[in-house]
Amino acid sequence: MHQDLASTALAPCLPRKQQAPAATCPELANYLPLGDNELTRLMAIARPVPVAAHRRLFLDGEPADDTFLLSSGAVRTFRLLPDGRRLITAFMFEGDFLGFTVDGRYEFAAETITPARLCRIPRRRLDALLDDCPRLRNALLHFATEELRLAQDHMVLLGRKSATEKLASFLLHLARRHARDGRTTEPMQVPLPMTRGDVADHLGLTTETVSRTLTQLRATGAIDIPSLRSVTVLHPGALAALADGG
Amino acid sequence: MHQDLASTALAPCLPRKQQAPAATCPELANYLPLGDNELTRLMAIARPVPVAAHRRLFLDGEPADDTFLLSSGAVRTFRLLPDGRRLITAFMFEGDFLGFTVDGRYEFAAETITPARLCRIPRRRLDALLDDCPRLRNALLHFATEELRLAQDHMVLLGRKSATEKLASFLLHLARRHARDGRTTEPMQVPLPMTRGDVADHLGLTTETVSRTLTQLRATGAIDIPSLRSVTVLHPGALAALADGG
DNA sequence: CGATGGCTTGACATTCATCAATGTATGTGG
DNA sequence: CCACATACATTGATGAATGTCAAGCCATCG
Repeated sequence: MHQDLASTALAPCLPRKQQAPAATCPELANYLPLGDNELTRLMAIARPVPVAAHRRLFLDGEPADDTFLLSSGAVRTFRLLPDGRRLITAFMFEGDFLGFTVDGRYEFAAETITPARLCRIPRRRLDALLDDCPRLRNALLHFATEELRLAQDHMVLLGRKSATEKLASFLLHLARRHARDGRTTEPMQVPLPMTRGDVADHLGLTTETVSRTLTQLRATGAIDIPSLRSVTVLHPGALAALADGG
Repeated sequence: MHQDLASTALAPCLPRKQQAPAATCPELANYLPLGDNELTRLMAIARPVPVAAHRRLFLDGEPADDTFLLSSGAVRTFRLLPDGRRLITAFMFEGDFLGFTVDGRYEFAAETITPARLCRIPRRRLDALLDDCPRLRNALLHFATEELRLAQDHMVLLGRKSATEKLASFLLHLARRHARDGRTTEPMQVPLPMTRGDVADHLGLTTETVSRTLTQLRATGAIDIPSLRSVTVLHPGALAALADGG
């Protein structure tokens, strides 16, 4: 079902020398607090990669040859158990770094959910650049730290929250993230690019429970569900109260 | 119940200038692959802190003024929900770094489980040292990365494993960790410094379920439980098979 | 030696998973 | 453009895993 990315979306990028002006990733500037010089050097090694929906970017355990900046679209990162059970460790959106590792192997698999644009940064070159670019190093360290913080939050969610609390927390998280990136509509309409099954595999539930719990949340008036792929947060306060059993 | 550390164990360290030869942390050398020069500089800012059992080291959200290296004993790191539910994000042992953060606030709370010895490293001085000590920076980055990898593993455990799988995974993890640090006995006897309640709060279960599941595991012959605070892994293969439903 | 906290075991309750049927959106080929 | 196929979503009925409540046991520590 899932084609390997290397043979499809990434392939067109490999023969870089043929196109006279190599494509660049100007959007890097939007996500990294860097000086002109550092940005120029980073852009020199980054290449834009458009990827279709539902394509695998990499698998966990593979050599981590590239780091990616996601500049549009949504990605899921996950781990599988031998029998196929899946846990989606995170959903990634515009501005997130993906696949940055220090020990040379990806720690999770990643697939696009929607069509996406990525900036692909070869690891060897990035490492070299990091050596004398403290601000970039710092920026990546901040991303890694944030990732760890989110992982801690999520462990609490997975280990100690009820289905309702899980959904409320998740929707709030999505809403905040969406507000952070883009525009804040009132009432806040939040896109849900992932399926109910994806949500279930992120929250440690089943599709059915996600569906039922969303229906219940709608019944409380905290949210509305105008379409399958979006949720309107009508009452953030109520949702926040539900999110940790307050 | 839990006294604040600052008023007790840490206090003797604060007036550093009074003791003629300031105490040092020679054990840092055991855990960090550093050159003599870097090690000397790190030891110059690190101070040993003995801490009794069941003392709080810090709370999540507090200013992260110190980073610690745990040189003996066991520590639990955790988060609390407003109503008191607890999730223990990790157990820390000899050689683990604790409280290293980039944004100035601790991301979780930490308490000793047993009496412990810590090397306390003031954050401001550590940051300064990191700026021109790439190997130390690299070592800390590796620790942070490892922490993230463990967090991913644990999310899979919390979200997708049964009680039996959780306990089997946990015991294997402890056994491997113990083998890595210290000596490997045959059959492998693994200390369990934490209570059943701690284990439950780490695995997203209740004390009762932990107790029952351990009894079941013993019945399978995979482990023995010679005392409340230790487990003997009789059949690592069987335990590994149980750990992910293989 | 008694008290306290931790552990185990049992009976029962509850949440959520499972199984099953139906409904709905999406995309494709005729 | 429509009809169909497919994947996804919802809803209901049922069951299993685990939580809750309760009692008693055991170990440790003053």
